[in-house]
Amino acid sequence: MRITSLVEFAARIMVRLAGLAPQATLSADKLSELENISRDYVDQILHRLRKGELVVSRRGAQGGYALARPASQISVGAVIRSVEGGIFEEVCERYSCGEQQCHHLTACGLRPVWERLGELIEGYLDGVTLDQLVAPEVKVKGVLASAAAFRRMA
Amino acid sequence: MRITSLVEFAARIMVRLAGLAPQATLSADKLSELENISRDYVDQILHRLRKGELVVSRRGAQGGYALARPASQISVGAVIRSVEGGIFEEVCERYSCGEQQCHHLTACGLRPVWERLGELIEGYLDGVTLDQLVAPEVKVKGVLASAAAFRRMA
DNA sequence: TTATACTTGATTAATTCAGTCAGGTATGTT
DNA sequence: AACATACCTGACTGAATTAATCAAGTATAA
Repeated sequence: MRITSLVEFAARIMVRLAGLAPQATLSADKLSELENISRDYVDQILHRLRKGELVVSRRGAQGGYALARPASQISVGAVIRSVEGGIFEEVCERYSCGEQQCHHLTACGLRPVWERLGELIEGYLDGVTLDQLVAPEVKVKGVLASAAAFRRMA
Repeated sequence: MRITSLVEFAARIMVRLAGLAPQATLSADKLSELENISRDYVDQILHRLRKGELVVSRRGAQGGYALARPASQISVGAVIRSVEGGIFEEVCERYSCGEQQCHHLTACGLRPVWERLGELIEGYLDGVTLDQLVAPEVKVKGVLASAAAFRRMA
């Protein structure tokens, strides 16, 4: 299990945008430079974020991107869904045994384990919002430790 | 994020073995048939599980496999580590920015999020043991709901 | 001795991921 | 109006990972 580059880069970009002053925007070029990601890849990621309605753009010279909503209303989970289409894939759909019924139903009790794991992952990521992340690492640890999202899981 | 076939199949095989009577074994051929996995693939998975010291084998005619320890002492997390070498990959190793220091340290607070996510996933999977899974799905849900491993996370 | 079963590493086919490329469209500025 | 800047879009490709298969072997109970 791992975080893909799409997710990692999208998250970095969103945190950058979350750190902007009100009304300010950041151009794709500038984001590319700041995060050391190729301009083309930044474009692709921004495009997905825009389709997911997480960012808005202003065109033309001096244009750029900004968050579509306050950072406190955008979760890391939402960012991942936006760029990947989902967070944790259902196991039963992928490895059905050709039988009509999910193999897990009759053979063993694995399904609840994967289901609960998915809930745990999505629940956590949906509880972490961008405003909690606009700070150096040391501070963020403190914020996360006291955040409601964290307490719900711990 | 998803469960690979290696993990899914290894877990199914381990649950089968966990359901055996004491002293009983199950041959690779039988496992292949029961779980509808090719004999060659079953062999490869069993080989990994054996190297991870999660199963023991008895050779020769009438030979077969059995758990190396009581099912209550083998977690799903251990099974995954055995076949995949790990559970959740460190993000910072993968997407370092060419700089010496992890990009997350200075630029943003993403690292604690991925770190905590990893802990959550591994903590949960290490808490679910095979003996909790030897039952039809309906019963397992009840077991998991009352299990210590589950309560720790919920 | 012989069938059965486990052991091992190499190989390959399929899928997914990561990133690039090419060309287009819109809009602010001068 | 011209132009530079910036966003929009989808197709494409090479690399990496995953999912299995293949091909020989070795050990052991009957």
